[in-house]
Amino acid sequence: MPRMSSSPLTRERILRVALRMIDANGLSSLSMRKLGAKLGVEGTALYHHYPSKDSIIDAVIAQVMEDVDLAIDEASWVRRLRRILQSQRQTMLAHPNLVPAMATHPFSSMETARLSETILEVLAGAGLEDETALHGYQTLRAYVIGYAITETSGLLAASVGSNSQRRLDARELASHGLTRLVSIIPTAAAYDHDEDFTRGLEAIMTGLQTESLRLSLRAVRDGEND
Amino acid sequence: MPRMSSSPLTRERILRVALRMIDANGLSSLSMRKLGAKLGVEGTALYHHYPSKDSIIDAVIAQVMEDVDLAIDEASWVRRLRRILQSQRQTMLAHPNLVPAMATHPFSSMETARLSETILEVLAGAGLEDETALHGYQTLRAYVIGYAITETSGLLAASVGSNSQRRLDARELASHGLTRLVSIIPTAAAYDHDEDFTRGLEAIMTGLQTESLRLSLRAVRDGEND
DNA sequence: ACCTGAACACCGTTCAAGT
DNA sequence: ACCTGAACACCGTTCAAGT
Repeated sequence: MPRMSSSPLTRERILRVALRMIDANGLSSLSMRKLGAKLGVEGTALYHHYPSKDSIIDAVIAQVMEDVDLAIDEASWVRRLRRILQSQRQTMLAHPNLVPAMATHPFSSMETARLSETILEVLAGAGLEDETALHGYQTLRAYVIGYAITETSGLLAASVGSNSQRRLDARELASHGLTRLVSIIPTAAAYDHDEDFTRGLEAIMTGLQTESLRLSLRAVRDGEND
Repeated sequence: MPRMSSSPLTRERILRVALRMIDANGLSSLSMRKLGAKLGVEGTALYHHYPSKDSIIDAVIAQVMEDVDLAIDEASWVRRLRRILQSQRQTMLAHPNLVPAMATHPFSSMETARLSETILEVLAGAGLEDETALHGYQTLRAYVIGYAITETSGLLAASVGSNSQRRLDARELASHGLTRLVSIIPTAAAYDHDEDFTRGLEAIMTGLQTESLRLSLRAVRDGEND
């Protein structure tokens, strides 16, 4: 008698179904027992393929991060970074329920590390010293991750809460005198996040370039005094 | 016979002990039963003061956010924003185990909303239109939250993992050819995050100012053509 | 080698009963 | 009004036993 409707249990199949569950009903809906059930197996059977639930989540994240396009050929480092980080953003937004976990499990796999490596490579290729490159990397990473988090946690849509969390509405805000917040709600509701994200990215990179120029200039001046 | 060692159960006392538990052993160590035990009471007694565990966490976050100093008087809006956001950063870092929850529970209380209101106020006071102000707000917020998340999740300290998560070490990175990451580890280990955060903030605000100037200039030019 | 069944030590939450 | 006790419907994880 063959197995019901399921192929044999493999790591790939486990990750695929786990991701589907997370995408559909949130990270908190993933339990070993339910994941096992969806795979036609007891929850405890999963421990023969992964040592823990956390390791499954890490593996799901690693698999998703493979979707980030790192092989981007652009003339300038600014354009290359912009496209890599846009790809990271799209990858994260494709799985909104996974975003908080992605933000807090930074170096749990080689896939996420490869993304960092590439960004550092681009910055180094632009001629930045170790410390400046690390600074730029950290600034950009904070922005991308922070943007994804605030967007998927529904920061802007203050009164259009689609998430499970209760959210403040315009009346409540107004009754506490938070008038700016109230008046900005329509603007926020009609917001193009893709464009805003890119604008912010440009602002940051402009700032980084300016800062880099200041450092170079200072170095040249100090050289003159020697 | 008086109660053992405990004053009567109040919302304040519940929040105080809950925060202590989170600070000491992480958010995941907080359970209704354990929190009740620390308060000298059954876990179920807490439901007479808060409707759910989530509402307790929201209330803890709201209480912590009150530590952010919003009453800052500075001449320029850039300086004012810098000090407000530095205060937000310090407040978040004072409770590292709460940072992910703070990042994902954005508008769960008036306290967090008041911070947003103040930032929008400063940006509006600087003469920015609604849309530009919202853009600046979103950019800055993403940076502050993203920075706090990556820092407390141990992004930079790739090989100095103090957290529970297993982290990639230099040998593993090197064996996968991630040489930039390996070579930057010493720089990252000796990093002054406070200074780096402020530098990134300056870079962003420089970028925002430049962007704002471009917009004004375009508006003036368009006006000439009328 | 891979999976099951039972067990252990937990969870959040509800609700009747006590005081 | 506030708390307890018991119960319900879950958890992650371990491990002997089956095949």
